Amino acid sequence: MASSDDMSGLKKGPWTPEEDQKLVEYIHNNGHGNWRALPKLAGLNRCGKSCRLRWTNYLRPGIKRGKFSDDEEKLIIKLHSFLGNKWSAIATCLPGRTDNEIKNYWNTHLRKKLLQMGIDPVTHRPRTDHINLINALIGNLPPQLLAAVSSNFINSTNNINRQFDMNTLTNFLFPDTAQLIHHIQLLQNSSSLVHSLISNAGTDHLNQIFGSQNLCDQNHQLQEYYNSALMNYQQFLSNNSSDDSSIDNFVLDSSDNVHAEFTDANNLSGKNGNAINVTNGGDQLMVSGTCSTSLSCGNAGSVITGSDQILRNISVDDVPKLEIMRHDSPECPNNSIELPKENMREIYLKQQLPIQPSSVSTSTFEAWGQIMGDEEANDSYWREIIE
DNA sequence: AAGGTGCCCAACCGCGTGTTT
DNA sequence: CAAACACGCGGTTGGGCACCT
Repeated sequence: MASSDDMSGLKKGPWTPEEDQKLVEYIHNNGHGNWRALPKLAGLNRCGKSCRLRWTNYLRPGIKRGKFSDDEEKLIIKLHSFLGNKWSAIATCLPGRTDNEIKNYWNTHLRKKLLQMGIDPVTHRPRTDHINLINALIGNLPPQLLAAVSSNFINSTNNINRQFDMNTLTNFLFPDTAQLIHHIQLLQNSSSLVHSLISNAGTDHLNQIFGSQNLCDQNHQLQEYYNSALMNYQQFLSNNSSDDSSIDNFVLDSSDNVHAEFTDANNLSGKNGNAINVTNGGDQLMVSGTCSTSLSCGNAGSVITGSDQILRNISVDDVPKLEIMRHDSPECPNNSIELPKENMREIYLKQQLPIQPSSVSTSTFEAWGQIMGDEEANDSYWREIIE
């Protein structure tokens, strides 16, 4: 729909030097007075609004043009943390700068700069969208993968039957190299905040995969991709469940319990008692199960018979090897079943994660003080300036 | 060299608020 | 008090430019 200016044949778009000169001369001689009446009096074929904007944003004396200084930049950021998008209010604290110029500078430079620093440009606090997504992703990682991202685990995988080195994991999760590169590109320029979070979980690979400044924008895409990657991984697990590992299936339920169903490698599937539950009970693991004969658990030789349960003390630093012995098949020498250590660690990792966003949240100016090294960054100092 | 893409920023638009009639 | 008008603000647009392929 045509605007009233179009309808009336008034000029729009960039100003010519001649128009500028007419406007400046008129205002110098007469002041602007009534903006609506000004164009006609000044001999301009523009609407009053356009004249006012041209004058206030470009032609009026004292306009400072060119690159913003570091001090101006810091001031804008800090004022914005108080005032939000009150550009005109912010502009009153920066002599010679217009609200429009500050707004443009914010949207094209400062906003991106804050995002790269891991600061939410709206709240001026450390971004939580990264954390929430990472929590969601890590919280839903399959036990083996979650365990594998722990450097402790990787350093101690020698005795584990089923090993998951990071290259293997990456290939399973991201079988299409091009896709992997694409996602790494999406996820590059990770903020230091994300790096620090990810480093808690382990490896550089994970940094590459999950450390992103663009996670906010790419959440949906990444989640979808992650879901498909998980399906690939689960497919892999199901295709490889017939190896000599005793554990056929692990399921993490909503209450953080690990349910393990197993048969052994010697086709004892005809026997009863091949299901156990390992429950996260604080500093203990509760091992329970139903067994028509008996199971022993760990070096203490505790025995599960019928429907029974035992508790076994464990600690983060000393992840035990949980060993389940079947006693009902003396004819079979390979009746020892070892619950993989990664599943034990997973329970602890699950306890330690997710990292709570509140743990990294500080006051606005505390955060800025840390980031910008500004000792004056406190509320009263800046409120004083604004007032 | 030409077309595509993304960025920057001057200018525009719509709306809310204050002032005048 | 209500309507009309004027102004200012913040969000958005689109033309120009630089860079890339």
